[in-house]
Formats: sequence, structure tokens, C-alpha cells
Amino acid sequence: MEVQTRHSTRRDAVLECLRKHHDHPTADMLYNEIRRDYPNISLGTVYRNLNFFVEHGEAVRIPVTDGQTRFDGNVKPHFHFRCSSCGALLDLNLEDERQLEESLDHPKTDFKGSITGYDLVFTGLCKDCLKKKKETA
Amino acid sequence: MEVQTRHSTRRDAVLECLRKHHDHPTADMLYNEIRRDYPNISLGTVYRNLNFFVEHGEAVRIPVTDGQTRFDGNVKPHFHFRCSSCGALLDLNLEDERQLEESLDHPKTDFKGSITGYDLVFTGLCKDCLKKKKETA
DNA sequence: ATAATTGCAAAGAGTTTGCACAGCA
DNA sequence: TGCTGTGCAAACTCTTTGCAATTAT
Repeated sequence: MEVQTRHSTRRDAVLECLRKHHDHPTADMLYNEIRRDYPNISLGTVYRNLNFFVEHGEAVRIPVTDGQTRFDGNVKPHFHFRCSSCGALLDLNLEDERQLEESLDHPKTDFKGSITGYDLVFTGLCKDCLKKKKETA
Repeated sequence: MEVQTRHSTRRDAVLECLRKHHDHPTADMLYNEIRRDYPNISLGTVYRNLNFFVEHGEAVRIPVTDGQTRFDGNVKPHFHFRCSSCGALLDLNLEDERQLEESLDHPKTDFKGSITGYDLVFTGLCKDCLKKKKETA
């Protein structure tokens, strides 16, 4: 009862575009960019394919409390930072990644369910917004 | 230029109801409960007051990738768990909280902006959903 | 009296979906 | 030919907002 998936230029374009960008684009950002190559692609198709990729483990949703859902084509574990001023969503390299990953992957707890993952986004001001803030202070 | 805030029974009701619950309710959950005491309160008022509390540091939004925004009246740092099956959002007690908090509060990085906080939600199956899964396996 | 707060309903933003058609296997 | 994927637009969900009425100070 497997559902067959079939080759499609639109789906390829969405995944390629998602992987090309490291700014964790929204569906709308991808739509506007892909439209340059496929002028009649629809926003619905972009959403459908993004959801397809998330279901098939080829992309992840990054949770944010406001605005549109951000997608990431890099499914390897890594950390994110979100600027609370401009909304930019960036990859964040930590020096003690191994240790933090260990703590997050295997949290010590008496919780009776099963913990299989986590969503983590650091917040603050990005370089540019921090600079602007200092200038106006 | 300070904006005065004025006492209001509706606002009190929203905050009281939010604090009473430890299940990180949505605006709608609160609305339906508060309506029992104030039948003509509107959903807009609930949203307005929740936003007011978030702005004034009396509540926080918990980021989730799907469904409605969850609110928490407990603004002291603590950890959350979300069941990917039933959507329940629970407080999570960890045994090594101090150490993890330290790593998260002061991440070692060469990032040029300023990191001031983080959003973290552990995911997996809650006790009940884990049980159900085992039974049907 | 003055301005903050509310109820109501409409508007807005983001995302999903039904349907007929296109296109891969 | 089958059935998957798409474009389009409408529907849907969640949240915000304009406005006139209400209410606290």
C-alpha cells in the first residue's frame, strides 16, 4: 500500500532552492524565488512540497513564535539563532556543541514518556541590529 | 509618555486563568473557560490581554511548529516537552537543570551579535501516547 | 471628564484543500 | 492508461484591529 512518488520538476526546484539558501526561508520567500524560473508555479505547490519534504525527513520546520514558518533543508542537527529585531534566522556554531548536544539528546529526567528530540532556537540581536542599537543609544 | 494601565476584571480573569493552568493553554482554551464566568467576554479581549502580559513580562509564548500559540503564566526559566502525537505541552523537570541552563544561558560562540535567551521544547511521546503505541504494536 | 478597556464583527495573514487538468511511469 | 503532481481560487484557521460603547480613575 505504498504511495508512489513520481519525479516532478517543481518538487526538484523547491528542494534545490531550499538547500541553496542558508537563511531558513519561508514558503513565500521560496515561492518568489522559484517563480523566476517557473513563472506559473503556485504558492500551494510550494507548501505542498515543503510539507512533503518534512514528512519524508528531507526538511525541518523551525519553530518561531511569530510570523511565517521557517524551513531548513539541512536536517543534520545544528543550532539556530533568531534576531528578535529583524527576524533573521541564522545557523549558530557553538564551541561546545558536542557537550550540549549530549545533554539535549539524553536529558536526565524521571519523565515517563519518551523524549526523542528537541527544538532549540537562541534569541537576541544579530550583528547588524546590535550595531544599529548602539548607534542610536 | 507612560501609558497608564487600568484595573479590569477581564484582565484579572485572563491572568488568573492562565496561572491556574499548567497545561500551557491556547487563547481559545482560556476563552472557553473564562466564558463560564464572563459569558460575554470576547476572544479578541483574551488575545489582547495575553499580548499585554507577554509585553509586560507576565507571560511567555511557547513556540510550536503547528497549531495555536501556547501561553505560559510561569515566567521562571523551566523546560517544556511537547507530545508529537496528542500535542500535549508539559513542564519537564530535568536532573541536571543547572548545568544545562548554564550552557544555554552562556553559549560559547564566536557569533558577533548578542545572545540573550533561547526557546527550547523537547519532543517525543507522552506517557499515555507511548502506552497506546505499545498496545497497538 | 478622560482615556483605557471591551464586545463585536470584519479584516488580515498564513496555510490548506477541492477540483479539473497536466504529465510522468 | 493509471495515478501523481499542479495551478487556481476558494476555504479555513488563527490572530489582529476599527469602532462605538463601557468602565475605571
